[in-house]
Amino acid sequence: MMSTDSFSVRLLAWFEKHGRKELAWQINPTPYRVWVSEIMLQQTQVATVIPYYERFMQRFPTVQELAITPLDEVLHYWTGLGYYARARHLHKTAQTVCNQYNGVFPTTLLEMEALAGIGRSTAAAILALSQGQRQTILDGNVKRVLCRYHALTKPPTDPQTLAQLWLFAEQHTPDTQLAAYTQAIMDLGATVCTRSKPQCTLCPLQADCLAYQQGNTAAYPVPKPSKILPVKTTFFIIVQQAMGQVLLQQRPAVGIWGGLWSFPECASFNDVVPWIETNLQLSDYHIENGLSLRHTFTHFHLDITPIYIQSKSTPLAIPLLHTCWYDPHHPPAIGLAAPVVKLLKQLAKLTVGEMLL
DNA sequence: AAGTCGGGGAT
DNA sequence: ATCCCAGACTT
Repeated sequence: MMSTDSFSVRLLAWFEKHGRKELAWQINPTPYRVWVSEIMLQQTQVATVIPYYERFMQRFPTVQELAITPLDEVLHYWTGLGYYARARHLHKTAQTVCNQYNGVFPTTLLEMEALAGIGRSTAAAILALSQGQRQTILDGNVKRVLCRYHALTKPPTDPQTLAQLWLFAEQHTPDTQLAAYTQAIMDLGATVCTRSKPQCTLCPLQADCLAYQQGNTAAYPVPKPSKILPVKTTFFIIVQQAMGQVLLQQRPAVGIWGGLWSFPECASFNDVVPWIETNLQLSDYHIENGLSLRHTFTHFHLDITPIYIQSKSTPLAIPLLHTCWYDPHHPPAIGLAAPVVKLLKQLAKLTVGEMLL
Protein backbone atom coordinates (compact mmCIF):
# COMPACT_ATOMS: atom_id res chain seq x y z
CA MET A 1 0.00 0.00 0.00
CA MET A 2 1.07 3.56 -0.65
CA SER A 3 2.88 5.38 2.08
CA THR A 4 2.31 8.85 3.43
CA ASP A 5 2.04 12.05 1.41
CA SER A 6 2.11 15.59 2.77
CA PHE A 7 -1.67 15.43 3.16
CA SER A 8 -1.55 13.58 6.48
CA VAL A 9 1.49 15.49 7.78
CA ARG A 10 -0.27 18.82 7.36
CA LEU A 11 -3.54 17.49 8.66
CA LEU A 12 -1.96 16.03 11.80
CA ALA A 13 -0.14 19.27 12.54
CA TRP A 14 -3.43 21.15 12.20
CA PHE A 15 -5.24 18.68 14.45
CA GLU A 16 -2.62 19.03 17.16
CA LYS A 17 -3.42 22.74 17.40
CA HIS A 18 -7.10 23.02 16.44
CA GLY A 19 -8.78 19.62 16.62
CA ARG A 20 -11.46 18.59 19.11
CA LYS A 21 -10.04 16.28 21.75
CA GLU A 22 -12.53 16.62 24.59
CA LEU A 23 -15.63 14.95 23.17
CA ALA A 24 -17.10 12.37 25.53
CA TRP A 25 -16.23 9.38 23.33
CA GLN A 26 -12.65 10.61 22.93
CA ILE A 27 -12.16 10.25 26.66
CA ASN A 28 -11.29 6.62 27.43
CA PRO A 29 -11.89 5.50 23.82
CA THR A 30 -12.68 1.83 24.37
CA PRO A 31 -14.12 -0.13 21.43
CA TYR A 32 -17.54 -0.10 23.15
CA ARG A 33 -17.60 3.63 23.76
CA VAL A 34 -16.29 4.43 20.28
CA TRP A 35 -18.75 1.99 18.68
CA VAL A 36 -21.77 3.58 20.37
CA SER A 37 -20.61 7.04 19.35
CA GLU A 38 -19.96 6.02 15.74
CA ILE A 39 -23.43 4.50 15.39
CA MET A 40 -25.09 7.57 16.90
CA LEU A 41 -23.02 9.83 14.65
CA GLN A 42 -24.20 8.11 11.48
CA GLN A 43 -26.34 10.70 9.70
CA THR A 44 -26.47 12.75 12.89
CA GLN A 45 -24.47 15.80 13.88
CA VAL A 46 -22.17 15.99 16.90
CA ALA A 47 -24.19 18.62 18.77
CA THR A 48 -27.34 16.48 18.52
CA VAL A 49 -25.55 13.31 19.61
CA ILE A 50 -23.87 14.64 22.76
CA PRO A 51 -26.88 14.60 25.16
CA TYR A 52 -28.07 11.24 23.79
CA TYR A 53 -24.61 9.77 24.22
CA GLU A 54 -24.37 10.95 27.83
CA ARG A 55 -27.74 9.43 28.76
CA PHE A 56 -27.02 6.23 26.85
CA MET A 57 -23.63 5.59 28.41
CA GLN A 58 -24.92 6.33 31.87
CA ARG A 59 -27.69 3.76 31.45
CA PHE A 60 -25.59 1.25 29.47
CA PRO A 61 -21.99 1.62 30.71
CA THR A 62 -20.94 -1.77 29.33
CA VAL A 63 -21.75 -3.94 26.35
CA GLN A 64 -23.06 -6.56 28.78
CA GLU A 65 -25.56 -4.14 30.29
CA LEU A 66 -26.76 -3.22 26.79
CA ALA A 67 -27.08 -6.86 25.75
CA ILE A 68 -29.29 -7.90 28.67
CA THR A 69 -31.66 -4.94 28.40
CA PRO A 70 -34.97 -5.38 26.54
CA LEU A 71 -34.98 -3.80 23.08
CA ASP A 72 -37.93 -1.62 24.08
CA GLU A 73 -35.85 0.18 26.67
CA VAL A 74 -32.94 0.62 24.27
CA LEU A 75 -35.35 2.20 21.79
CA HIS A 76 -36.56 4.47 24.56
CA TYR A 77 -33.04 5.88 24.92
CA TRP A 78 -32.89 6.29 21.14
CA THR A 79 -36.20 8.13 20.77
CA GLY A 80 -35.67 11.31 18.73
CA LEU A 81 -32.41 10.23 17.07
CA GLY A 82 -34.12 8.61 14.09
CA TYR A 83 -32.97 5.72 11.91
CA TYR A 84 -34.24 3.28 14.52
CA ALA A 85 -32.71 0.31 12.73
CA ARG A 86 -29.46 1.64 14.20
CA ALA A 87 -30.74 0.96 17.72
CA ARG A 88 -32.00 -2.52 16.79
CA HIS A 89 -28.64 -3.36 15.20
CA LEU A 90 -26.83 -1.91 18.21
CA HIS A 91 -28.78 -4.21 20.52
CA LYS A 92 -28.19 -7.23 18.30
CA THR A 93 -24.46 -6.57 18.02
CA ALA A 94 -24.17 -6.16 21.80
CA GLN A 95 -25.59 -9.66 22.13
CA THR A 96 -23.30 -11.01 19.42
CA VAL A 97 -20.24 -9.55 21.13
CA CYS A 98 -21.30 -11.02 24.47
CA ASN A 99 -22.28 -14.44 23.17
CA GLN A 100 -19.71 -15.04 20.42
CA TYR A 101 -16.77 -12.87 21.51
CA ASN A 102 -17.02 -13.24 25.29
CA GLY A 103 -17.86 -9.57 25.66
CA VAL A 104 -14.74 -8.34 23.85
CA PHE A 105 -15.00 -6.64 20.45
CA PRO A 106 -13.16 -8.38 17.59
CA THR A 107 -9.99 -6.72 16.31
CA THR A 108 -10.06 -7.46 12.59
CA LEU A 109 -11.85 -5.41 9.94
CA LEU A 110 -13.54 -8.51 8.55
CA GLU A 111 -15.04 -9.57 11.88
CA MET A 112 -16.00 -6.02 12.75
CA GLU A 113 -17.82 -5.52 9.43
CA ALA A 114 -19.75 -8.73 10.00
CA LEU A 115 -21.48 -7.24 13.03
CA ALA A 116 -24.98 -5.82 12.55
CA GLY A 117 -25.08 -2.13 11.70
CA ILE A 118 -21.31 -1.85 11.15
CA GLY A 119 -20.22 -1.20 7.58
CA ARG A 120 -16.84 -0.62 5.99
CA SER A 121 -16.27 2.93 7.19
CA THR A 122 -17.62 2.46 10.71
CA ALA A 123 -15.58 -0.72 11.20
CA ALA A 124 -12.46 1.14 10.15
CA ALA A 125 -13.26 4.09 12.41
CA ILE A 126 -13.71 1.90 15.49
CA LEU A 127 -10.41 0.07 14.92
CA ALA A 128 -8.48 3.24 14.16
CA LEU A 129 -9.91 5.33 16.99
CA SER A 130 -9.92 2.70 19.73
CA GLN A 131 -6.80 0.72 18.79
CA GLY A 132 -4.74 2.86 16.45
CA GLN A 133 -4.97 0.31 13.63
CA ARG A 134 -4.16 1.50 10.12
CA GLN A 135 -7.64 1.52 8.66
CA THR A 136 -9.24 3.94 6.22
CA ILE A 137 -12.58 5.64 6.77
CA LEU A 138 -14.82 7.34 4.21
CA ASP A 139 -17.75 9.09 5.82
CA GLY A 140 -19.67 12.15 4.70
CA ASN A 141 -17.04 14.57 6.00
CA VAL A 142 -14.15 12.76 4.34
CA LYS A 143 -16.07 12.53 1.07
CA ARG A 144 -16.61 16.28 1.06
CA VAL A 145 -12.95 17.03 1.84
CA LEU A 146 -11.71 14.69 -0.87
CA CYS A 147 -14.24 15.81 -3.48
CA ARG A 148 -12.88 19.33 -3.06
CA TYR A 149 -9.22 18.44 -2.63
CA HIS A 150 -9.28 16.42 -5.86
CA ALA A 151 -12.00 18.47 -7.60
CA LEU A 152 -14.05 15.40 -8.49
CA THR A 153 -16.57 16.27 -11.19
CA LYS A 154 -19.24 13.68 -10.40
CA PRO A 155 -21.43 13.17 -7.29
CA PRO A 156 -19.85 11.04 -4.54
CA THR A 157 -22.85 8.70 -4.94
CA ASP A 158 -21.63 7.79 -8.42
CA PRO A 159 -20.15 4.26 -8.13
CA GLN A 160 -16.94 5.01 -10.02
CA THR A 161 -16.44 8.23 -8.09
CA LEU A 162 -17.04 6.40 -4.83
CA ALA A 163 -14.38 3.84 -5.74
CA GLN A 164 -12.00 6.68 -6.59
CA LEU A 165 -12.75 8.30 -3.22
CA TRP A 166 -11.85 5.09 -1.38
CA LEU A 167 -8.60 4.92 -3.32
CA PHE A 168 -7.68 8.51 -2.51
CA ALA A 169 -8.67 7.99 1.14
CA GLU A 170 -6.37 4.98 1.41
CA GLN A 171 -3.50 6.80 -0.26
CA HIS A 172 -3.80 9.68 2.19
CA THR A 173 -3.92 7.41 5.27
CA PRO A 174 -0.61 7.57 7.17
CA ASP A 175 1.21 4.62 8.74
CA THR A 176 1.30 6.09 12.24
CA GLN A 177 -0.96 8.16 14.54
CA LEU A 178 -4.09 6.56 13.11
CA ALA A 179 -6.40 7.61 15.92
CA ALA A 180 -5.38 11.25 15.61
CA TYR A 181 -5.48 11.19 11.81
CA THR A 182 -8.93 9.58 11.69
CA GLN A 183 -10.31 12.12 14.14
CA ALA A 184 -8.49 14.90 12.29
CA ILE A 185 -9.95 14.32 8.84
CA MET A 186 -13.47 14.10 10.27
CA ASP A 187 -12.85 17.25 12.30
CA LEU A 188 -11.57 19.13 9.29
CA GLY A 189 -14.75 18.32 7.40
CA ALA A 190 -16.96 19.19 10.35
CA THR A 191 -15.34 22.47 11.36
CA VAL A 192 -13.33 23.87 8.40
CA CYS A 193 -14.26 22.17 5.13
CA THR A 194 -17.96 22.63 5.85
CA ARG A 195 -20.78 22.17 3.37
CA SER A 196 -21.30 25.88 2.92
CA LYS A 197 -18.85 28.73 3.52
CA PRO A 198 -15.75 26.61 4.13
CA GLN A 199 -13.02 28.35 6.15
CA CYS A 200 -10.29 27.89 3.54
CA THR A 201 -8.02 30.44 5.22
CA LEU A 202 -7.79 28.06 8.20
CA CYS A 203 -7.30 24.91 6.14
CA PRO A 204 -3.95 23.07 6.29
CA LEU A 205 -4.64 21.55 2.85
CA GLN A 206 -5.32 24.83 1.07
CA ALA A 207 -2.10 24.89 -0.94
CA ASP A 208 -2.86 21.59 -2.67
CA CYS A 209 -6.66 21.78 -2.84
CA LEU A 210 -7.79 21.77 -6.48
CA ALA A 211 -11.20 23.25 -5.70
CA TYR A 212 -9.52 26.13 -3.90
CA GLN A 213 -7.09 26.62 -6.78
CA GLN A 214 -10.08 26.84 -9.09
CA GLY A 215 -11.61 29.40 -6.74
CA ASN A 216 -14.77 27.32 -6.74
CA THR A 217 -15.10 25.30 -3.56
CA ALA A 218 -18.87 25.84 -3.70
CA ALA A 219 -19.02 23.59 -6.78
CA TYR A 220 -17.95 20.55 -4.75
CA PRO A 221 -19.12 18.01 -3.90
CA VAL A 222 -21.24 17.86 -7.04
CA PRO A 223 -24.84 17.26 -5.84
CA LYS A 224 -26.71 14.26 -7.14
CA PRO A 225 -29.88 15.06 -9.13
CA SER A 226 -32.76 15.45 -6.72
CA LYS A 227 -36.25 14.03 -6.93
CA ILE A 228 -39.59 15.54 -6.04
CA LEU A 229 -40.92 14.01 -2.84
CA PRO A 230 -44.44 12.56 -2.93
CA VAL A 231 -46.92 13.64 -0.24
CA LYS A 232 -48.78 11.00 1.75
CA THR A 233 -51.51 11.62 4.30
CA THR A 234 -52.56 9.78 7.42
CA PHE A 235 -54.83 10.26 10.44
CA PHE A 236 -53.71 9.70 14.03
CA ILE A 237 -56.54 8.66 16.34
CA ILE A 238 -55.86 10.18 19.75
CA VAL A 239 -58.08 8.60 22.37
CA GLN A 240 -57.74 10.16 25.80
CA GLN A 241 -59.27 9.05 29.07
CA ALA A 242 -60.56 11.50 31.68
CA MET A 243 -57.43 10.88 33.77
CA GLY A 244 -55.17 11.75 30.83
CA GLN A 245 -54.06 8.32 29.62
CA VAL A 246 -53.71 8.06 25.85
CA LEU A 247 -54.12 4.95 23.69
CA LEU A 248 -50.90 3.94 21.92
CA GLN A 249 -50.16 1.07 19.57
CA GLN A 250 -46.83 -0.59 18.87
CA ARG A 251 -45.80 -0.56 15.23
CA PRO A 252 -44.42 -3.56 13.34
CA ALA A 253 -40.70 -4.20 13.84
CA VAL A 254 -39.84 -3.33 10.24
CA GLY A 255 -40.72 -0.23 8.26
CA ILE A 256 -41.26 3.33 9.37
CA TRP A 257 -40.85 3.84 13.11
CA GLY A 258 -40.22 0.09 13.43
CA GLY A 259 -40.97 -1.16 16.95
CA LEU A 260 -41.88 2.31 18.18
CA TRP A 261 -45.18 3.24 19.79
CA SER A 262 -47.59 5.52 17.99
CA PHE A 263 -51.26 6.46 17.85
CA PRO A 264 -53.69 4.12 16.07
CA GLU A 265 -53.72 5.20 12.45
CA CYS A 266 -56.16 5.44 9.55
CA ALA A 267 -55.10 6.02 5.96
CA SER A 268 -58.33 7.87 5.11
CA PHE A 269 -60.70 10.11 7.03
CA ASN A 270 -63.56 7.88 5.90
CA ASP A 271 -62.02 5.04 7.89
CA VAL A 272 -61.90 6.93 11.18
CA VAL A 273 -65.47 6.51 12.47
CA PRO A 274 -65.72 2.85 11.37
CA TRP A 275 -62.40 2.23 13.15
CA ILE A 276 -63.78 3.76 16.35
CA GLU A 277 -67.04 1.80 16.14
CA THR A 278 -65.17 -1.43 15.49
CA ASN A 279 -62.33 -1.16 17.99
CA LEU A 280 -63.63 0.91 20.89
CA GLN A 281 -66.74 0.25 22.91
CA LEU A 282 -67.85 3.81 23.47
CA SER A 283 -71.41 4.70 24.37
CA ASP A 284 -70.90 8.42 24.34
CA TYR A 285 -67.94 10.19 22.84
CA HIS A 286 -66.80 13.48 21.37
CA ILE A 287 -64.72 13.67 18.18
CA GLU A 288 -62.73 16.63 16.91
CA ASN A 289 -59.99 16.95 14.32
CA GLY A 290 -56.87 18.98 15.09
CA LEU A 291 -54.42 20.92 12.95
CA SER A 292 -52.36 18.88 10.52
CA LEU A 293 -48.60 18.68 10.78
CA ARG A 294 -46.05 17.68 8.17
CA HIS A 295 -43.32 15.15 8.87
CA THR A 296 -40.66 14.77 6.17
CA PHE A 297 -38.77 11.55 5.51
CA THR A 298 -35.92 11.04 3.06
CA HIS A 299 -38.31 9.77 0.43
CA PHE A 300 -41.70 11.40 1.13
CA HIS A 301 -43.66 14.00 3.07
CA LEU A 302 -46.23 12.70 5.54
CA ASP A 303 -49.13 15.02 6.39
CA ILE A 304 -50.64 13.93 9.70
CA THR A 305 -54.10 14.99 10.87
CA PRO A 306 -54.79 14.28 14.56
CA ILE A 307 -58.31 13.13 15.41
CA TYR A 308 -59.11 13.73 19.08
CA ILE A 309 -61.61 11.48 20.83
CA GLN A 310 -62.79 12.00 24.37
CA SER A 311 -65.29 9.90 26.28
CA LYS A 312 -66.92 10.11 29.69
CA SER A 313 -67.30 6.36 29.90
CA THR A 314 -64.06 5.35 31.59
CA PRO A 315 -62.03 3.29 31.60
CA LEU A 316 -62.17 2.34 27.97
CA ALA A 317 -61.54 -1.22 26.94
CA ILE A 318 -58.24 -2.18 25.33
CA PRO A 319 -59.43 -4.59 22.69
CA LEU A 320 -56.37 -4.41 20.43
CA LEU A 321 -53.12 -6.30 20.36
CA HIS A 322 -49.90 -4.38 21.08
CA THR A 323 -51.68 -1.46 22.67
CA CYS A 324 -51.27 0.36 25.95
CA TRP A 325 -52.66 3.30 27.85
CA TYR A 326 -49.80 5.77 27.94
CA ASP A 327 -49.81 7.88 31.08
CA PRO A 328 -48.02 11.20 30.40
CA HIS A 329 -47.54 11.72 34.14
CA HIS A 330 -45.73 8.38 34.51
CA PRO A 331 -44.21 7.72 31.07
CA PRO A 332 -43.01 4.13 30.58
CA ALA A 333 -39.59 3.41 29.04
CA ILE A 334 -40.75 2.85 25.48
CA GLY A 335 -39.74 4.36 22.15
CA LEU A 336 -42.00 7.02 20.69
CA ALA A 337 -42.07 8.31 17.11
CA ALA A 338 -41.11 11.98 16.88
CA PRO A 339 -44.53 13.32 15.78
CA VAL A 340 -46.07 11.37 18.68
CA VAL A 341 -43.81 13.18 21.15
CA LYS A 342 -44.83 16.47 19.54
CA LEU A 343 -48.55 15.70 19.75
CA LEU A 344 -48.29 14.45 23.33
CA LYS A 345 -46.68 17.74 24.33
CA GLN A 346 -49.47 19.68 22.63
CA LEU A 347 -52.00 17.45 24.37
CA ALA A 348 -50.44 18.20 27.76
CA LYS A 349 -50.76 21.94 27.14
CA LEU A 350 -54.38 21.59 25.95
CA THR A 351 -55.27 19.52 29.00
CA VAL A 352 -53.75 22.10 31.35
CA GLY A 353 -55.57 24.84 29.46
CA GLU A 354 -58.92 23.10 29.82
CA MET A 355 -58.33 22.48 33.52
CA LEU A 356 -57.75 26.19 34.02
CA LEU A 357 -61.11 27.00 32.40
C1' DA B 1 -27.48 -0.34 -8.52
C1' DA B 2 -31.36 1.53 -6.47
C1' DG B 3 -34.49 2.07 -2.70
C1' DT B 4 -35.30 2.46 2.31
C1' DC B 5 -34.83 4.34 6.83
C1' DG B 6 -35.64 10.05 10.77
C1' DG B 7 -34.78 14.02 12.54
C1' DG B 8 -32.66 18.32 12.89
C1' DG B 9 -29.71 22.17 11.59
C1' DA B 10 -28.11 25.39 8.16
C1' DT B 11 -29.23 28.20 4.45
C1' DA C 1 -38.56 24.87 1.05
C1' DT C 2 -34.19 22.33 0.15
C1' DC C 3 -30.01 20.13 1.22
C1' DC C 4 -27.39 16.99 3.75
C1' DC C 5 -25.30 15.04 7.73
C1' DA C 6 -19.26 10.53 11.66
C1' DG C 7 -24.14 4.87 6.59
C1' DA C 8 -25.96 0.33 6.46
C1' DC C 9 -29.17 -2.88 4.89
C1' DT C 10 -32.44 -4.98 1.63
C1' DT C 11 -34.04 -6.10 -2.83
